Amino acid sequence: MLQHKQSFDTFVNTQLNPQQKIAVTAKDGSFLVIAGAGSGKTRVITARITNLILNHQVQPSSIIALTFTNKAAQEMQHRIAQFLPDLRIKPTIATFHAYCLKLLKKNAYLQNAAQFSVIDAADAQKLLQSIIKEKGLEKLFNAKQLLSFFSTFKMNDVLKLDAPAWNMHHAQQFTELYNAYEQQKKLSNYLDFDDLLYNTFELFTKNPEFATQHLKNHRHLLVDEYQDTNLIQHALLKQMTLQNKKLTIDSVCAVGDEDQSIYSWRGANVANILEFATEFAGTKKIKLEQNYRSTQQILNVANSVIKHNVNRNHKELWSDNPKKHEPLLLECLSDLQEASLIAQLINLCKEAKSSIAILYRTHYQSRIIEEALIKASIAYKMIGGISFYERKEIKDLLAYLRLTLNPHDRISFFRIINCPARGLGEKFEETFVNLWNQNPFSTWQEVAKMLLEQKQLAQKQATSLEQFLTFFDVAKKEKDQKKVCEILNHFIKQTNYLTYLTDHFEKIEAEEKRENIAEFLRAAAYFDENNQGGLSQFLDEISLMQDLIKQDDSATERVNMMTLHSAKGLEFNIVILVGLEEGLLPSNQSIGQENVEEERRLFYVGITRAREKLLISYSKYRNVFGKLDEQRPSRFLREIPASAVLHQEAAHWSKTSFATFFQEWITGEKNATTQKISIVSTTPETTSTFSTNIKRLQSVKHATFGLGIAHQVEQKGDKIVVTVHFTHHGTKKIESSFLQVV
DNA sequence: TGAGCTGGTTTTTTT
DNA sequence: AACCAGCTCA
Ligand SMILES: Nc1ncnc2c1ncn2[C@@H]1O[C@H](COP(=O)(O)OP(=O)(O)OP(=O)(O)O)[C@@H](O)[C@H]1O
Repeated sequence: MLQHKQSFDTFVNTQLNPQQKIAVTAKDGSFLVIAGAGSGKTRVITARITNLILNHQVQPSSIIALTFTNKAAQEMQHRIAQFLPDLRIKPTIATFHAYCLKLLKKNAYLQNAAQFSVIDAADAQKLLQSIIKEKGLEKLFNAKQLLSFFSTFKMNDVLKLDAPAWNMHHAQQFTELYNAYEQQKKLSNYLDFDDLLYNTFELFTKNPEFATQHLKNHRHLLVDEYQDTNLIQHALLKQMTLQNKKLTIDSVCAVGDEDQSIYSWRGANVANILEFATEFAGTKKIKLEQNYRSTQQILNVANSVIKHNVNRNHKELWSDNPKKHEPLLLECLSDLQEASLIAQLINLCKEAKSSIAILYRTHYQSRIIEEALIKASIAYKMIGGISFYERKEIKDLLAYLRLTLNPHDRISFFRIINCPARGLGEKFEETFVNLWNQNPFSTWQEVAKMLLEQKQLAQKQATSLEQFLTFFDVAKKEKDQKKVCEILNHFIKQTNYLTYLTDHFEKIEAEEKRENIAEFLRAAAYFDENNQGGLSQFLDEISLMQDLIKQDDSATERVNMMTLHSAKGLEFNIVILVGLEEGLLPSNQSIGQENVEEERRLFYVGITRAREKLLISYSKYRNVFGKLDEQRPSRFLREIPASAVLHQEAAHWSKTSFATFFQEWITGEKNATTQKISIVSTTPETTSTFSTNIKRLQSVKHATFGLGIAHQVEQKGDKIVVTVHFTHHGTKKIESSFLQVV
């Protein structure tokens, strides 16, 4: 500890600027750090936590740091572990949601809701969709949109804000659906993501004694990325720290940057950060100006873009970083070329793979890049997208587990009653729902027995249902003593789940699913070895988890792939921003909603993730919904002065020429080992173009079909057939002699 | 009931 | 291209 203290004190004295030092070393009071990207806000938070522990003897357990995304929480834990590697009791570093989940679980008795589970977005959508359908309103409402309306509606309701104008056409049906959705969640004992925050808020409001008792242990609170808190989170923070406008804890410290506010669509409110100082009287405001992350050239690009936002306070990032490297703006012919160029660039990089990130606006863009990386044998790590616990096979098995513990869980019940198929389909479901609705507080077993007693089921169905019941008889009896992995195995065997996979999915897909299940079993076994709490603890622990924690994860160096949203708060030596095109960034929807400023902030966040090298790319053509569309470069690119980037067109390059070019860009030197590289990078695949000069991804012209891109060149007999994606005429196979290279 | 077919739709972003 | 809701047929 002492050794850590000494090195930390040196750190404070040499690695923090005077402003940061104030925010780090002051013990009590309220602090607000407003500063641009890469100016050391997160460093303030992590150093502040460490300083409280090492120099003020604060109990780590009384420190709470809240973040917005899981990734940000992980990053912060990681940074603190660097200062305090062998801290036994760790400060709480969690997302708002995780913090609330833990609080509610721990104090479930106060809510007379013992075993609630968290419903994820997909299930919530499914549930709402089924309600909409039941009421015959599918023409009027879209479940996904409606859920986000519900979210706003509930926020106004709970916080008793002025009701927004619900000038929607079908207000009555809206309310009806809302109530039905809330009721269904209640019956099944589910909370959705928003509920985690609301229920905590209401628990604090309605039970002040509990609040006081619980909050007594919180002495220091820190919030990262405050610009992205929504009203309920803001309200929660105030509950946790203020009473009669006076601080009830020792310190509160919020950091943020209005230019990085990118979550307005989920209710984030920049006003929260602007009002912080008024709400917390005596707040010490700290401004950080210098950027320590990026080269000045990268910051120039960032500054030139963000200054086009009208709604902001002027701020200019600067750095005295002596390193220099010119950002590259790359125009590609197609999304395919973009992906393969990136893969090849990465292969030329000497850098550790984990210090490279590929960032995109939407998840679906990752797919084509992923394929290119696989082809180039580059290890990668994808963050977000469909997580492990969102996979069908895992959710199915989880439903079996949940149903053992919570016999009121309708969502799980209907998920698995006919999966694997056992002849209890739609009709059966309907009968079952009706009976259940007549006896809403019965367990599914009670309803099932009632149904069997009515003797109206076909013999086959009755047998099926009886069998289904027995799966759970066995499981339930010993659920607490039994190991999770045994219960899991029990269900897999009883339901013949593996056979179901083989029968109902393509070979490769079934194999993948089986592997996931094996992985899941391993995770369960690992849990059993390290915990006593059995199934209920297991389910609680994974309720907000996204991915399995794999041991070999840090062993191999991997390129990072993630959306711009999940990249917030992170940094990488090399950042590759792809798809800078109208409709992608800014997204089509944002253009329609006139919310382009948020997209610009998103771009700004992306640019400012880079420490040394920045590559921005866009394509002229892109596959959208299965057909090739012409794309226009993003409007944001026009905001970057020509002198700030090296603008390079790659459309007509041959593979060897960009190897040379990339090598020069990476090293920052002209005519590096040009020759050697071109030999290395000439792969047989590209040279095998038979006797035509048409290559993959080359643009070609046809007399009647016009312009297009060659996607495949094959020899058929003595002819060469080229698969061309035409700009206006779809995909066609054309003999090469009818095509002209352009 | 469940498999297979058809035709319409799809893609923001996270907890 | 991939997915789903809705339909038909065994
Ligand atoms: N005073 C300092 N001296 C040198 N390096 C610093 C200093 N403060 C921060 N850094 C470094 O600068 C980089 C950016 O810091 P940090 O991640 O804390 O910034 P941030 O303000 O949280 O950025 P963002 O808002 O973009 O997430 C980090 O690599 C950090 O280690």
